[in-house]
Amino acid sequence: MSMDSKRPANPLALAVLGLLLEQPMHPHAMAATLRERELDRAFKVTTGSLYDVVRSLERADWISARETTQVGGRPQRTVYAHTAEGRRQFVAWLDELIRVPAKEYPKFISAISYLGALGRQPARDALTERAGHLIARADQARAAWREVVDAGRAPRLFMLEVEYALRMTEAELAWVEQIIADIDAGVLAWPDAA
Amino acid sequence: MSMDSKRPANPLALAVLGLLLEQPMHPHAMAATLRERELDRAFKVTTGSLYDVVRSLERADWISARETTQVGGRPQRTVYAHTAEGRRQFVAWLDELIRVPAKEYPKFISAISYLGALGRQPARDALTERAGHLIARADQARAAWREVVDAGRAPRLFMLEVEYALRMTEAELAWVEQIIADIDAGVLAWPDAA
DNA sequence: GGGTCGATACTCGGATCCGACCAATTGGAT
DNA sequence: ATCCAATTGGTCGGATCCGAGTATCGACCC
Repeated sequence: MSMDSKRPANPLALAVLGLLLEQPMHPHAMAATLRERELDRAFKVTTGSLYDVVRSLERADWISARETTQVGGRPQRTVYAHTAEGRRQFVAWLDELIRVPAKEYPKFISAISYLGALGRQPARDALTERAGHLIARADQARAAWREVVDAGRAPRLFMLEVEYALRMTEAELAWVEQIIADIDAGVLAWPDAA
Repeated sequence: MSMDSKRPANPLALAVLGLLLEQPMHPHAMAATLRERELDRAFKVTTGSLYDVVRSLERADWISARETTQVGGRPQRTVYAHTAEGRRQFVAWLDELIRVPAKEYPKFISAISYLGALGRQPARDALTERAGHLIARADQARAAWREVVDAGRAPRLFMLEVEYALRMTEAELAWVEQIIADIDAGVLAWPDAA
């Protein structure tokens, strides 16, 4: 009975399950809701993928189509709801995502791996520009935080992802600035006369 | 002449270009080399994807097939080399990857977004286990660093990606531990009687 | 009363991804 | 000699991803 079809690759499926736990919804409404709550900062919500993900969740019986209404001559909308299995899987998935850190491949890491190929000065320039972007990003996160949590518009629990992203941005910034400093101090040896 | 075909989506293509800049190579050798240098920590190197990526780079004329030898009755191997355009694009890509931080969607962020759905105690448990994994991961990174840099087997420049990953892991660990502490201190309000 | 703009709602096809499989060869143990 | 395991080198097909397109409706505007 456990219907243990494989977990969807796309985390967007997690968001879909989360939304349907609150109430039945049709795909377009999911996208709209995610964007309203600014959860599109945490999930890459693309129309095409959304419909694929919903279809695949239905195949797995984690969600099921409820009704398909039509307003005027517009495309009909199909409303989905979670199933009991879907609710179980949502919690299990969430739990595992938190428990065990996934191996990730951020693009910056791949770039760093070849930093030497860029030459000392160009590398310094590029890193400096990055630092600027990171500062801006951190400022935005702090502002968003203040507007929501400090202003009491929502409890901190619902801004944890912003908090986490902020800490990570700060850490990256610190590292980038350290590398720039080391380049300047001549502490970071570069190959040949690059 | 600039042949400005779109940049491959897969960062593995960057690694391929980087390798071919050193010397011509056939795909299997690329995979082997990347693994020897432990660059498979930075790039997700999957056989299937590798051959796709190589084909797509060839279509774009960033690399070109050199010769296709055959030893005995084994599958013939096709050796590729970079083109002038490939070299240009490699540097430009690298530069941009460093200059402008990409929007990324780590799985942990999506999980955090629904942490509230997990209940206070289960969340605490899961986070605690994660902290353990992160500590182990950080220890490994530190050990790898020592074995290579401190032992003088390679200059620091070639271990920057390990250094960066370590700093990020440490930052994540600090945050996770903070959240656990806040849960324990009752500072992090949870919805209803969860 | 035609025009454009922005929601609403979804489809489609081409590109990409990648695990699983195939097939020959070498290198030791048995 | 023989057989198994590992290495070499690569193909294939099914799943997934997602940008671009389609088509309707309501509002507002001169």
